[in-house]
Amino acid sequence: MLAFERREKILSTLYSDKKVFVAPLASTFNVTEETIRRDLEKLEREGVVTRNYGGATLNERTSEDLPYQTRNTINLEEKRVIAQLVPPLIKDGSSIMADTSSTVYEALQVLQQSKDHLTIITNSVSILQDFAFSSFDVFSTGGSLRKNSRSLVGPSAIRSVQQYNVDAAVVSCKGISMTQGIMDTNEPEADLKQYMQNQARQVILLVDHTKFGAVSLVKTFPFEQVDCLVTNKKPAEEWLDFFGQHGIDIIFPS
Amino acid sequence: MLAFERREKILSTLYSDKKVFVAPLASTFNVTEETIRRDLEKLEREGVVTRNYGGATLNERTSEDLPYQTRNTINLEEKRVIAQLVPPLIKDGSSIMADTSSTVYEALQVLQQSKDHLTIITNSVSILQDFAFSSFDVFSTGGSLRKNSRSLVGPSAIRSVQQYNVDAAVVSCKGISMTQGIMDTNEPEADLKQYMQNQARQVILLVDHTKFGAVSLVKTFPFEQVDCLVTNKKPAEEWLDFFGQHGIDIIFPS
DNA sequence: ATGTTATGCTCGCTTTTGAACGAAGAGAAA
DNA sequence: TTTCTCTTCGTTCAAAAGCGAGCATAACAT
Repeated sequence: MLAFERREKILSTLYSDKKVFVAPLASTFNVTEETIRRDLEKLEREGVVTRNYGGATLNERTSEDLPYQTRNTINLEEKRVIAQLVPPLIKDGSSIMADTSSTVYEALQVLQQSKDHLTIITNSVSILQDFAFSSFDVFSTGGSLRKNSRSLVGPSAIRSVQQYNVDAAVVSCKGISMTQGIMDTNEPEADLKQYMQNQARQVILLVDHTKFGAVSLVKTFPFEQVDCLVTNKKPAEEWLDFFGQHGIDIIFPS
Repeated sequence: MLAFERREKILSTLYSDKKVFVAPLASTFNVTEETIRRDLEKLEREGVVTRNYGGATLNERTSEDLPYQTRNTINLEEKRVIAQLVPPLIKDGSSIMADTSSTVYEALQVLQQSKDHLTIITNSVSILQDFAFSSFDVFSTGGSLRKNSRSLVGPSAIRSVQQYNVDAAVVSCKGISMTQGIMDTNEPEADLKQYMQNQARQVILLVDHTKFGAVSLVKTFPFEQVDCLVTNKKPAEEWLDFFGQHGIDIIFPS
């Protein structure tokens, strides 16, 4: 048995048991404990494990092996809380429009584990990239590639969106305000979002608590179009009243 | 046994066992360990394996690593030779259709360094991904995401391609034959390629020497449509005659 | 003929491993 | 808490295996 094989086996033990011990490893591989220690030392240098007295434990997922989107996401915890609330709203086999937001991305990651089959129509390059090997049917809107946000926008994307009628549009935004409505930072994406909303039987808006009352550049679509709003903590009473008046189902962790 | 045969056998061992060892390979092929090491070195340069002390392991596609296209490419050296020949064919400021092939991907990498501004229309997710921060204007065709090749295909992609008229289509294929024409392995991509060719003033075909005489499943478009063919080594005389008869400029390293 | 590629061979360097021994840590006993 | 004992660790040395660079040779292509 070669050194790298042994280290691979140690790693696979680590993945299943989360921890390993020097002495038993030494006897199973018929090498001295010194050798095992050196193996663990190497794995530690690579950042895979943390050594401790008598053995080593697996490092939980470092940010390196997470997908691009998740790596660069701020307020990731809040977004994951929201993502966990989405599956009950979506029926198996549904068709969904998804925008470029990281909250929607995380929601799709959760849906991937809880649904057998979904059809996703998106203008997000990250979703195309990371769900290429999923069980989803994925369609791209096409369009002009908008730098820095890796979204596809423009007239071509809009025409494309209009071809589809879907069960739900799952979208996010940059800010919501009772007087100004639902807002985004840039025109092309806000524009496209409006068309997405238009083609969907049900509109699900995902917004974390930092978006409440935040004002942003461009208005997208009015609250009347929203069927369901998912957020990460219970909003203030006036917001609950406001959503009630507009017939919006509001969902937050109990 | 020829060198490339040996490397192919090593590769097939790798695909079944995930790893190989220097010493046993040397004895089964009756060559020195030096030779095996050089084989593995070459495979490592191509991004197929990772070498370790005493052997090498197959690189698994974790799907999250960045240069997916490049890692997955075999004969990368040949493709890069071809890529180097492309810039003189493209004028600064041109618009280009690019397909999903790894040769075209490499050509775009080279163009990025030698041209100020280009407009790229593509059905490749990898290109969207990796050129999002380039100086190119990138447009996606949209369409249905084809798993495993990460290409966008289908009627929606075709409609989209027909919207554009470009200076050049830069495409590759799986095989060319004097009797069968230009061929590909799958229908959706072959189909789209035909429409790409149709919208371009100039059609540039990139093919490495392994494609000559190779027969594949689906015919794409006839040789009459090709304006320029770029390859990595001088083709046989009969091919040169053949290209001459069809008015195709042939380009290879001098 | 000339250049390129594949291969083998040699030599010095690096990696791996085991063995030995003192240092450091953990847990039980005082 | 302090001390004692046993285990575990780190360091060092030496031997063995693997490796890379350079050179020479043969086959092949141009």
